[in-house]
Amino acid sequence: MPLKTSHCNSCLFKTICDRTIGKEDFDDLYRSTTFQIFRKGEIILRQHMKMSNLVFLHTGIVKFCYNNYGKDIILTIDKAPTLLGLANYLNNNVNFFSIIAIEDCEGCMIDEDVFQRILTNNPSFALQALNSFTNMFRQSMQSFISLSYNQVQGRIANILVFLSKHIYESSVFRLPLTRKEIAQFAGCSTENVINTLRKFDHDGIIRINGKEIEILDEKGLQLVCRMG
Amino acid sequence: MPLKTSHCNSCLFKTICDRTIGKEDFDDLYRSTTFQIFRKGEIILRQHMKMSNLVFLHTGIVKFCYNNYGKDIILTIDKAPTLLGLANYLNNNVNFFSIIAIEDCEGCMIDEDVFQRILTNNPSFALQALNSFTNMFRQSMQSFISLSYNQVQGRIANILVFLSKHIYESSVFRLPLTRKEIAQFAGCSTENVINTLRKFDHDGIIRINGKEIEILDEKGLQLVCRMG
DNA sequence: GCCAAAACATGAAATATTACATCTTTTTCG
DNA sequence: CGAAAAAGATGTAATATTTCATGTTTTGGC
Repeated sequence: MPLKTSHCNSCLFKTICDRTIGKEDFDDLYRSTTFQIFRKGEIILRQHMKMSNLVFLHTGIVKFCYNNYGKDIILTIDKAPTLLGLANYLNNNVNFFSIIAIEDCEGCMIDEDVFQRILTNNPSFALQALNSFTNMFRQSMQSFISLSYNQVQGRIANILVFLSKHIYESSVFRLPLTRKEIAQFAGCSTENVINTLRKFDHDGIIRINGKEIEILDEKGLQLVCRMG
Repeated sequence: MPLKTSHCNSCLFKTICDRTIGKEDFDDLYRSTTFQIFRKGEIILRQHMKMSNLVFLHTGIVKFCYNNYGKDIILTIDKAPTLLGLANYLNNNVNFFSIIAIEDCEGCMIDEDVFQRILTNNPSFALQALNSFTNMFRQSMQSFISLSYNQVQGRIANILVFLSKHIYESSVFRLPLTRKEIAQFAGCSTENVINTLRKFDHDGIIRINGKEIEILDEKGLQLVCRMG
């Protein structure tokens, strides 16, 4: 609870809201939120569960998981700051998928009723929420296309580019996923991930050392995305 | 133009609108629309083009196409009655993908500005539009998962189930797609589609004669969707 | 009705991918 | 710290998929 106070003064969510909703509405929203820490591996939203919360993620990285007849699939990765649960909210609060912390995260639980009230009273806030949803949709679309119509090499190359550009914004980063999780993301076997990553290393496109990854030849990697 | 008048009295779009927007708003919308016939193969919305129209489709079946570095991909199939262009509208009017008639279609072009005005003035209409968008998102998600994490057999089985359930609502129908188009939908080679369909026929799951398809063993087909 | 183009069909060879078996390294936890 | 579990690595055999070559059938103008 003391954390909440210290955070909220500089809270990005507040900053965003300030531009689109009034002080009164924000205070309403504010009173309904509770600060929460999620440890690595913890489930923030669980697939098929009915939720009455959205979560504004302040720090951390999460994975969107879908369990398909017992098989786990990773749909996408997202990082703070971001609003989680919008797609679920639009789906009668029944969660499409699970959202799981892949590193320690901090977030604020937002009451769904309050959120709904503000949404219907503030066209510009609604529009912004819609925009955020559209962006997620477009991102999903891109993954979708990469995953469905490329070979494994192209899919893994796409995942590396995605992590580099959208999550870490750097050509050097520490893989947040295990090889098995990359396989669940790329829709292939774990061995295939290992072999493909090693091939990229041998070809001089990336340098890999355990979980440390450096993209050496971005143009080459982009080419694999398209052709692979 | 005479067609417009005769249609509009019993227009489904009007019926939907009547429940959520007032007569004045609808008349506004009505004055801005133009009736249009699209022949088989015609492009209704073109990828990357900036559009200032939405299209309410009265009759016909369309495919959502995405051109990825010169390769054509089918994202999904939709049929009348439906509102086309919502995702594009939310994307600053830049079309995500092309929408192409796969049989003769009739539709009404809706002016984007008028649509926008009504959207911002009518929370319930906006909510309904949002809902429609969410449904499309969910549908895409399902395709996405099927395509990415199943083998070819499962993907083709999924497409057959999709056409049977959502497009024709019957276990007997005439394939609206060529084998090549099914391949573009399933993300595999044309030959693979042909062989897989024939295998399903030999296994007694479907009966196929050119473009005529009958699903004989729905449970079996569903099993292939999950396992294949 | 005829011709050309497209669609459909088929089999074989080349390639991609998975599954399995086994081993090494790293991480986790009492 | 040390044992157990998980993750990572590697090679091979089995399977799935594509590509190519070729032939047949259907479709769409003129």
